[in-house]
Amino acid sequence: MFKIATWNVNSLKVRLPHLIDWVNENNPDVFALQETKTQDENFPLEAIEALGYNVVFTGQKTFNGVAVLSRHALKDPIMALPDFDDPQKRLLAVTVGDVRVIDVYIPNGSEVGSDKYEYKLKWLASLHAFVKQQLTEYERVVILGDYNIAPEDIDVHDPKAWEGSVLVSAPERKAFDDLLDLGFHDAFRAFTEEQVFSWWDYRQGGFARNKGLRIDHILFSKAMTEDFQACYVDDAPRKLERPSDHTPVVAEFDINIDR
DNA sequence: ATGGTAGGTTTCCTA
Repeated sequence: MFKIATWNVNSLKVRLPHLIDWVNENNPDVFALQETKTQDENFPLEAIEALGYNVVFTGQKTFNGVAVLSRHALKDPIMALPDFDDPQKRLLAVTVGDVRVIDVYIPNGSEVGSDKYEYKLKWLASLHAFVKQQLTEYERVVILGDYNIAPEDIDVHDPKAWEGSVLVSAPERKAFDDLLDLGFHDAFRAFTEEQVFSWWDYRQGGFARNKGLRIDHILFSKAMTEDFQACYVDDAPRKLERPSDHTPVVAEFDINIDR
């Protein structure tokens, strides 16, 4: 079994105790993190290695930052989109066994029509080109992380209130669909038609009222279709004291990684 | 109804 998970931790420093507990309980083969908000020199390398994981990371001060933990060897890391000059640390691609893992922290976009929204759409276009290129080198590809896109209305607690706004707007959803059209499945939707969220606003009791969105996703390439077993959201970490606003999403595959 | 909460190192910015 090959278990791969993603979690926007919203500060690795603050969430490290939750992360350690979750890893010990769930034992993922690969764990992709976003919003580490940690400069590389401050990365808690010893704590992660003590859990029995290899890790690659690319971070910056205050914002963004991604990391991939793996029980297996990590090969051929790429720390940024190759054709997009971006000071923001939002992408990490690495190979585990014969699976190419692409950890993404897709820009939030702030507000439809804003500069940040334009940046988000350009970033997504660059991601599309990168993934297309990676598919020429790797058959098994997983793209996982915080997409900041709710793909369909079922992924939104109140679609009418959210209609047209950032995270659900048509251009963002088209960019998501364009990724699928390269030959990917949305693991959660391949597994269930349930309405389940992966993020709840800290404000106004978003989690308690289940006013959330499904914006954290695991996409797998068609070459992995026969291997796919399950996908689920684990909301247990969202119930803890001082939680991240996101909670882990997990996918399981019938794949053996040699080392 | 443009609020609210959280994290960073800030006196606001981002989400």
